[in-house]
Amino acid sequence: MHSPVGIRDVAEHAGVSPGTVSNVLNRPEKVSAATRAKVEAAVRELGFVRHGSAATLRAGHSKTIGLSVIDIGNPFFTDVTAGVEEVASDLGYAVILSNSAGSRTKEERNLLVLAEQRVRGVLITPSDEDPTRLDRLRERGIMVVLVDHPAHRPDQCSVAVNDIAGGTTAVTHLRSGGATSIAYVTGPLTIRQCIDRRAGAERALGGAELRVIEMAAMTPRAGQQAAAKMIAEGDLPDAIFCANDLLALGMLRGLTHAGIRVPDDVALIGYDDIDFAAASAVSLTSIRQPTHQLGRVATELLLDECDHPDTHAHQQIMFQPELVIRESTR
Amino acid sequence: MHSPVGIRDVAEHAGVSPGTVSNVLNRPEKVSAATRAKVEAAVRELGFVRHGSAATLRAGHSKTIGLSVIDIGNPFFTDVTAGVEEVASDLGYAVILSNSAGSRTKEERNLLVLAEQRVRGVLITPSDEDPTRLDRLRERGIMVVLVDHPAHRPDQCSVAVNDIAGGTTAVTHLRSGGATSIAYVTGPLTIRQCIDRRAGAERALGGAELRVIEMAAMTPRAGQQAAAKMIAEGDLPDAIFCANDLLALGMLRGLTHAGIRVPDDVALIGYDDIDFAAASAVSLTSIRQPTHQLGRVATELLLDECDHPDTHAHQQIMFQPELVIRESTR
DNA sequence: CCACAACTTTGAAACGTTTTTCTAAGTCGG
DNA sequence: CCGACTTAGAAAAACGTTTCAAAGTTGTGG
Repeated sequence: MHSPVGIRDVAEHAGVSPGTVSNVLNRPEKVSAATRAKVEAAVRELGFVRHGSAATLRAGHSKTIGLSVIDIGNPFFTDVTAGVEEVASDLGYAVILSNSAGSRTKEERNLLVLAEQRVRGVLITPSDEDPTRLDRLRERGIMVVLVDHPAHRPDQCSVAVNDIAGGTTAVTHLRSGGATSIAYVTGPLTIRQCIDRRAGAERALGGAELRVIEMAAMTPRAGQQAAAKMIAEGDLPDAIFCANDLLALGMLRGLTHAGIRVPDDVALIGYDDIDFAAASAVSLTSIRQPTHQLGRVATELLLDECDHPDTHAHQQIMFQPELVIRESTR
Repeated sequence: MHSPVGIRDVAEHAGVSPGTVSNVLNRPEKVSAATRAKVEAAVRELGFVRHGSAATLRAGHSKTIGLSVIDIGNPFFTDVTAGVEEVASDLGYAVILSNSAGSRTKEERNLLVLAEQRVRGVLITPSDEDPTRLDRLRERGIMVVLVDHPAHRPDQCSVAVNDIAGGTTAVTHLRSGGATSIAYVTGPLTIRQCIDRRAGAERALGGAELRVIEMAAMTPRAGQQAAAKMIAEGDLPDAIFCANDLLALGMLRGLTHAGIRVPDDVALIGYDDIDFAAASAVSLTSIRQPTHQLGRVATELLLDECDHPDTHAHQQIMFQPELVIRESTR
């Protein structure tokens, strides 16, 4: 049936002790070239595969990390995930993926599963500001790196993009195009990104009022609903700033469908610059973030913290977003 | 530092034996209501979290499954992944994600990691036809369900979509629009999906020649390159069938950029009907697949096989794709 | 030729659960 | 009130690794 070939079978087959096999597996430099070769041959012949759980149990730490994102369907997070997977897999770590889908309950449940699996560390885009869940993880010896969320404290790593600057850039761009009344279509204002982008937008407005339309989700569907709502209410702004490209794409479809022209009647700007922003009906002006990089750097920080806990220096990295101008604001 | 609170601490605190605590955790019905309450209280007070590796080691099987996809950046796989994560997380399973990125070497390495983690089962979209890797897994007692790939054998589960029918539908649609010369832009012809869609296309053509342009990747970038190549070579077909929407989107951009109008000069059809197909510059006709469903059903089959190995009946499920007509073929 | 250092290898004790066997304590019909 | 039956809980033996002290093996200089 299944293969009960353990480290002791290998040891026997190679004529050494189990301890030596373990050394070959984990500290090859500690063992002489001759025995190493013998053991490696035995491993190959017997098709031995180390039992990770046993190793984890004994060693006290595993070769897995957790990744908790808010919406796996959003290309932004997909790109981050791809970056994470790349470097984790390069360093021999497995990635356990969990999707909080914006629900705090689900996030909590997922973190429990991760804790049970004794992941070495967790990369998380927290769904709210409350740090107690993460502190609890840290108490358990699980490293935590915040992704797309700046750390407020110096004793933890984080990788983020300056969303306030991004919001300011977006609205400044809209104003420079002549817009005077500007609406901000956003996801839940419990999400830091949405809050910061609004703050940045308000800063760029310098006192003038920002009309805020808050949706429950940040999907194309929600964007389309927002469009319907604004049209129904009758007074359209000169320009719309959407908190992400998914909302913007939905908004674009909703507006176009109602015969409202972008950018002639309303200018539109999104956020994230996902691949598809450039390919949309009216190509979308957006705020680009170094997504892939975000995932890579976060993982590098986490694994550095895991593998070299003594030399590791916590870092709070903040990338700057970049304006990409396309048709939707011309 | 970290929390060494184990099952025996809980037992002591609750005044019972470790075995009883284990029973409360795993077979609550086997223990009297009173002791159960005591134990549960102790668990809560001590903040006990079960050590998954120890459980796995002793029990011989884990609460994790592996998911191996070909391109995590492709919305098709993202949707599948979301479906997988949903049902796995519902049933208390953790999902280990790995991305083969089309590389057989990487896929193999990832499967090894999954085997080491002693995942209960693996959901995989294989990057080629060779079944030996998967047989090796099965020998180890790891269940395998093929995703987006029909099983050739009755002793394994699979969930797929009829790609031959999809290819036929696509090309039939193009011909009914008046196209006579048709090109097929595809990813590597080692990938089953690409092969089958071509076969379907050829069937619809009934002997007429299908011009095949094979690219190394199935990304927007590759699509754009394909466009450049076709334009450089000078003779454009009446219609282009792309093996996925990513290619089609890139193709669309490449054509538009060169001043070629879609659908007036060339009709264009994609495959997958990702969310963004509807939002593109010229909205994209595509072949829709029940992606989310694919992930859900595959996971349900896998977990059924894991949790009820005796009553489980292997199934090879084949969904039918659906034509979605938009501007790019009008 | 010996003492000592440097390097290898061994053997046994963990790691924290689950599982199986067994004992003690109830329960019930005759 | 006694034996047969049921049930709750306890005790101890795994599971397959890693780790660490100790033993063994070489090699070197005096």
